[in-house]
Amino acid sequence: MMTQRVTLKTIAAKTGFSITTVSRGLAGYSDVSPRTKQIILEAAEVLGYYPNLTARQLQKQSTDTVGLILPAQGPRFSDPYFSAIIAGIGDELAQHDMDLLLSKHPPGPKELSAYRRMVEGQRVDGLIVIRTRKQDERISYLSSTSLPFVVFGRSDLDIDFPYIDEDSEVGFFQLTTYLLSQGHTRIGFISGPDNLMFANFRFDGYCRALQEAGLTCDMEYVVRGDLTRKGGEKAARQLLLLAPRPTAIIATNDLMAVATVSVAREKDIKIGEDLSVAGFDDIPPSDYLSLTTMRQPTYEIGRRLSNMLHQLIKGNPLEDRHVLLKPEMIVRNSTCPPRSY
Amino acid sequence: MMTQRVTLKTIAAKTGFSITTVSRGLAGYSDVSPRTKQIILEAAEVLGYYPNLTARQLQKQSTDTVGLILPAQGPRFSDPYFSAIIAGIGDELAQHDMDLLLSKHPPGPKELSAYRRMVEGQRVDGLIVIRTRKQDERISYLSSTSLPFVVFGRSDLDIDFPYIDEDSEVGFFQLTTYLLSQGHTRIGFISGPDNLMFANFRFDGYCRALQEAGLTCDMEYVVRGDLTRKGGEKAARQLLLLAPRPTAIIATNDLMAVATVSVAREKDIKIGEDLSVAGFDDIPPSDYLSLTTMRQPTYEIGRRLSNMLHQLIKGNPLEDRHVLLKPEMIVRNSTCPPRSY
DNA sequence: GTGAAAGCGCTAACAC
DNA sequence: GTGTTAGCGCTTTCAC
Repeated sequence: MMTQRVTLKTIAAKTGFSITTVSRGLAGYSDVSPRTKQIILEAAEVLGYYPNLTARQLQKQSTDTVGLILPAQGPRFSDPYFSAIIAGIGDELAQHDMDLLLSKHPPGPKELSAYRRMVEGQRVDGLIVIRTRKQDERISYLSSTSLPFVVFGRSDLDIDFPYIDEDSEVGFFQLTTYLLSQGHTRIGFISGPDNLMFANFRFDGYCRALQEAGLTCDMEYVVRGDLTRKGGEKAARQLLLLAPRPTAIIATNDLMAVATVSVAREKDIKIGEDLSVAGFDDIPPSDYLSLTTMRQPTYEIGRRLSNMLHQLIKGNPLEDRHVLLKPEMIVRNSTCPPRSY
Repeated sequence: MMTQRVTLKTIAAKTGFSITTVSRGLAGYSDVSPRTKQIILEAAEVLGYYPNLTARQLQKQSTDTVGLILPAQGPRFSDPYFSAIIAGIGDELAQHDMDLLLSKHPPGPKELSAYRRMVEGQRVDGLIVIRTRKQDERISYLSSTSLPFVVFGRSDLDIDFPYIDEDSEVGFFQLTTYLLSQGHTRIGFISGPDNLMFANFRFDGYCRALQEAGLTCDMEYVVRGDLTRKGGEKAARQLLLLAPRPTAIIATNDLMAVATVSVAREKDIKIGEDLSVAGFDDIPPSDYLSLTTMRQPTYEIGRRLSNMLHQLIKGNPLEDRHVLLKPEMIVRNSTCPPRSY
């Protein structure tokens, strides 16, 4: 607090020019004489001037900042999903000299206030919404405002908004079909929270594959999980108690698939021999564990979301307002034909 | 853009009171008559007023925002470290109604501009610095400022600043001593980037344990890694080519230890039988792989850092300006006495 | 070319 | 109790 902050005023006082001229000189306007500009720039340099971004924001009515509210609970993020997407978003924003304003709130009323705070408090120029839910109130709220936003995931709301999504339904259809083709007929499924859009898509894909193969989706073989490792373990235990036991288990995400592997090991059930296991996401541990999965390029999606949002903020038209990506099937050693086959 | 923004002015116009009175009514000052206050609150409610936070920031000269610049490269964060710390910071800040302004810049000149931007652009009330380096310019820069900051990690600079750190030296001393006590004498070490403070501490702990056991730190058994999985694999391969082969390998972080496990498996070297492997961090995959490691409570450290920073910002004295935590050794199945023992 | 003046939306001394 | 005035630091008409 010793040294007074250096503002335009300071430079103006020192150089004898007006605040206006200083501002223009610094901004590089052409209507400032080269000499004046020179003097101003030097003074700014010497004094160590740096513009107050808040003041500029207030004046310009824009913040060069994008908001992201992580819908996560508890100490750990439920999976590497969040860090990958933050990395993608962060890298892309850096390219455009924009910042990321981040909050973390579990779904609920406080979450929506966090959105209101960012939007109505005019703290950001746009928002990124991730992990869509059924009847997602974040989307209905945001679409009621005029603030640009982009979404990772689709919605069941009758609202049009720009999004990128992975075609989870097709992904799990493909994966299930693959297992069926290997001869599996009892394929257990660990589902995700019912309110998450992607969890439903994934389940739908699984069901459709069974049906198209002439099988029915036996709900005994479908157990609820919560996307966490613990939840996955519980679900896996339950599935492995069934008689006849499933010969394959598909989990809504890799984290639960990984959990299934642990549980199976514990019970001395050999993965990729006695039991096939597959997931979705292709998180790093899946590679170590040689887990068959559907790859989702989360980092790239983060980049792309940022980019879309940046276009929207600049007022540019979007090339693709709705992007639906095809996940890639990664077959590893955790899947094989069933024992009896 | 249809509807004009609702500001204090709007409410003032509608209610007939002055902007000042409206401001005070909304702020709950006691010198506003109950009736007036009532009218103002109702009008604000009806109009859907929300204060412009930028304007408030400019006036109050504070932002209720904390900055964090992730020193990460590339698409993936090098490990779950970043997401855990963001989670911790985010949760704690939410408690104090503060936001997190996040950037991601690999170490380098652009990184420091990002700091300058936040500090001198007065975008934040304080900063959190993570993953300290030798002669860390971020710290010397920040300490030349009057802005509060807290650090995860210590420094070799002759500067006093508030920090939390894990005692990595003691951690690896303990871990190495444990392996020695099991009978290992050829313990390979995968080091981290030389400029990272914690990487050096970890190496020092390893060396000291060897020396106190009367052994010398044979640099042939020390291979440079870069904390990533790929780098870990390369280093592990190199170590496993040595003759005589190390009977145990310690990696500077779990990610590289996990990589070592992969490489060993590939070569049909049985972990926990033919080869002991241990790391540092206790990231989720370590648990799945039953990796012996030193646990570092990254999430809690994030919370604690936020909390310290919040105290500093409020001008409160810090209880502990320097916190040095003892990591906890987690012995799992990846370590055992050497074969020949 | 340069400066005066207004205004972004808010808060806070200071009158009355 | 309430309003007037000033000011946070910046940009931007609009005169001269």
